[in-house]
Amino acid sequence: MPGTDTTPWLDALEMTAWRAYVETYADLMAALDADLKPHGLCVGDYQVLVYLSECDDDRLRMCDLAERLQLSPSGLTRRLDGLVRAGLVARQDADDDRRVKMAVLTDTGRAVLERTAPHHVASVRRHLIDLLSRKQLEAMATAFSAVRTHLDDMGHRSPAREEA
Amino acid sequence: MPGTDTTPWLDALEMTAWRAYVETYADLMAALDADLKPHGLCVGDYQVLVYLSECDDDRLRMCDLAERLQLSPSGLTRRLDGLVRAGLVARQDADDDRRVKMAVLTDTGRAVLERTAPHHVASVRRHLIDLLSRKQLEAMATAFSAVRTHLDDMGHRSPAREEA
DNA sequence: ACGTTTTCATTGTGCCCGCAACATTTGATC
DNA sequence: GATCAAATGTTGCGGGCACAATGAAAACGT
Repeated sequence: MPGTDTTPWLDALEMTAWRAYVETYADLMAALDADLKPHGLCVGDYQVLVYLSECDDDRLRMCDLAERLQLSPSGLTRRLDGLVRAGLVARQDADDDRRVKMAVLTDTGRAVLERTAPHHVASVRRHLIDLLSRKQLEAMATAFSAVRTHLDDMGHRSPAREEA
Repeated sequence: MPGTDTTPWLDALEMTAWRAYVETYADLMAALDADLKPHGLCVGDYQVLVYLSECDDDRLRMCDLAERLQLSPSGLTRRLDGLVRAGLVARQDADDDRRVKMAVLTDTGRAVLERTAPHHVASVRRHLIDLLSRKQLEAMATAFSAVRTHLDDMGHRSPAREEA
């Protein structure tokens, strides 16, 4: 075994933190999903609408959107299928590059998002944010940012998108 | 809208913490999965082995195991199928209740787990634990424990298993 | 101008998971 | 003891996702 000379086991605190983190995620997402269902959306759909709405012109290239959603190209295609069927998102051909398809937020999509957002934010607050102290939020922010940076550096995922 | 009188938006810190948390999870699991693949396991498989090995007699009722894994009954059935085919887990009939099937860790399964565990722990350290300060670990532990308690109380998931 | 390589999106295939339906067994009630 | 309700595990079905292969179009080199 190369490099694994000493592999210190997780102590009590480390184990507690790790387990609580892992075992909580699925339930938390399930809770958010449940709160979102009555509005006809799931968390994945909501995220699509959010990322689109954050763009200047409410549109994004498929590949860029896929990267932000941490989704494979095929995954995004299928996910958009549903949203397009529902009329919340439309596919458009790009002006300059005919390979590219743009995902565009429709008026209906924007309306649905604006109507749904407050409830979703309330949901996130209720199930997570409002349960945490300011210190804990700071710790989470810096901690997961560090993890994100580490994973990006490893090349495990998005190769640090730069638009030079 | 009942109850949603004031829905304060997420401020900068809250938003950063929330996004970093959500956007990191998938990548982190992907990294752990990648480190586990060479050993012929995925994170889900590993967790099954861990939970079984933590029992006194290396066996667990299907329904109990499903609850700990946060998996539906059918999901557990399918997941065990793979492990049984690989010879790491065996199905047994329970002695007292003929409805119940037990998932039992085989000798091979225990051997594989003991051989794999150090690498997995090292992986978790490398991608998460060792990137965090002691303070951050404490914050994570208490934070996610609080979330877990909240979700359990909501009845959104496991109804606070008590064995009275 | 032509061909090669790269990029982008879609489709086919397979895996994993949950929900609903089902069969089996158990326990409760009369 | 017979019957009905609850619990347990499996199977059919559909949905979501990734990987590989495909087709289309652009970028690049000669």
